[in-house]
Amino acid sequence: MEIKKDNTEEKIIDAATDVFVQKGMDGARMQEIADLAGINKALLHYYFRSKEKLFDAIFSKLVGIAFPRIGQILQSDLPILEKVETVIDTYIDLLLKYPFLPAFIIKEMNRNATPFFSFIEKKEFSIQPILKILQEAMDQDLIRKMRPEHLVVNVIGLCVFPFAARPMISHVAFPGDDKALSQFLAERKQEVKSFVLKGIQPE
Amino acid sequence: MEIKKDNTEEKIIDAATDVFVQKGMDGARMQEIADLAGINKALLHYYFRSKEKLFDAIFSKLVGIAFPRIGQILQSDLPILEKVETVIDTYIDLLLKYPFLPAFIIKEMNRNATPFFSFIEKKEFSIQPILKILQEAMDQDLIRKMRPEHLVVNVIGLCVFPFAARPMISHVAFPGDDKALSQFLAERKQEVKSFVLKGIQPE
DNA sequence: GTCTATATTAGGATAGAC
DNA sequence: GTCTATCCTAATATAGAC
Repeated sequence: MEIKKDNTEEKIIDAATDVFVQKGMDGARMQEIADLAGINKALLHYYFRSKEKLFDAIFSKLVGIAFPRIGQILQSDLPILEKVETVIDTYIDLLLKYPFLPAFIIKEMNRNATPFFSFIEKKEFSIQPILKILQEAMDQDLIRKMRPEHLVVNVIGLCVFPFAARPMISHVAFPGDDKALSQFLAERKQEVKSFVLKGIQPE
Repeated sequence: MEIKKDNTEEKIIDAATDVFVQKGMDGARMQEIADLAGINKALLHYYFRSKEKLFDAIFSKLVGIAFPRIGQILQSDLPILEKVETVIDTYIDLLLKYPFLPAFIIKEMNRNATPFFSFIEKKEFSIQPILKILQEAMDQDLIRKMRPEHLVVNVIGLCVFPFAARPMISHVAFPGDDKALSQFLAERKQEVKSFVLKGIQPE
């Protein structure tokens, strides 16, 4: 029974999160994490036996953030169009808070998909209920008939892509103007909602 | 004046492309590239002085593929909606041919944006003509009025995202069924066109 | 729990023979 | 141009004192 929560572990986790998110598993250095945490390498290995174990801890934490329980919004009793809008608002708010998450997740899932999959399985994350809700809305002609998987991919892609490709967008469209870029990303909430609502309007 | 084109360099480039695309700069190993090319490490350094120089060669080649001269399509005399459709068809065809390109480009531009930027500048790639054409179509009420940057991001995101997030889509929606996944990605051409055309329909 | 010092291996790069 | 052998540094990991 511990009264005083040791916070060295927290410092490590914070530092490791920063470094892994920015550099990825392959590019990250234990030395850099130790420096950022204000400790030395040996202590890192005392808390987490290896770089891989440390990475796994950070990774599963971040996947947990990146895949929130969207199902809860979808299972509310809002009309379908409002559900869609709420999902977009909620998810882009999340991305504005963690703008580096998309590039990190894309990088790591393409490097080594196994831990990613095992996490998804552990969380019992399933796309079936989402597809079912969309299909029902299509059957009732509330939204345009299409393969529901495409709609899911469209919505996530519209939300996520600008964050993943942020350096390119920054350089091509807003060179040297960080404020304009932030503004643009914030506008995505409204923009994606309009675009999707038009895109799913029944014929 | 060389009559017989030496093909060791080609073998190196092919091998390096494979390895870099799959593992990224940080994860790639010179040994693995040498093995795949059927030579040894020393010869790699004979042709390209360093890993970084080899990577730069591969990277700029791949960026060249990933950013084709879309401007030519946009400057044709097709009606605007057909231009948009042609861009989507052309780009998704490209992605079907190089499905690993999106994850690679996203990874590397988030790791070290400098070479990416310098390439873009060298190619005099500019988004301005694209924005102008879209803006004119909006002024003429041929497409819905919106910030043209958002439209560009929407279209690219809809095309690119499913390829970048391919491992996730594969696992969540088509586990163990590579054929269904390929089919799904091929369907994107039609799907993105329908979705975008609806999304840009004037009010 | 935290440190210094060190072991160990991996990986990029070079020397030099052929 | 291509190889074998080797160098050298960087990076993960451990030993052991405090």
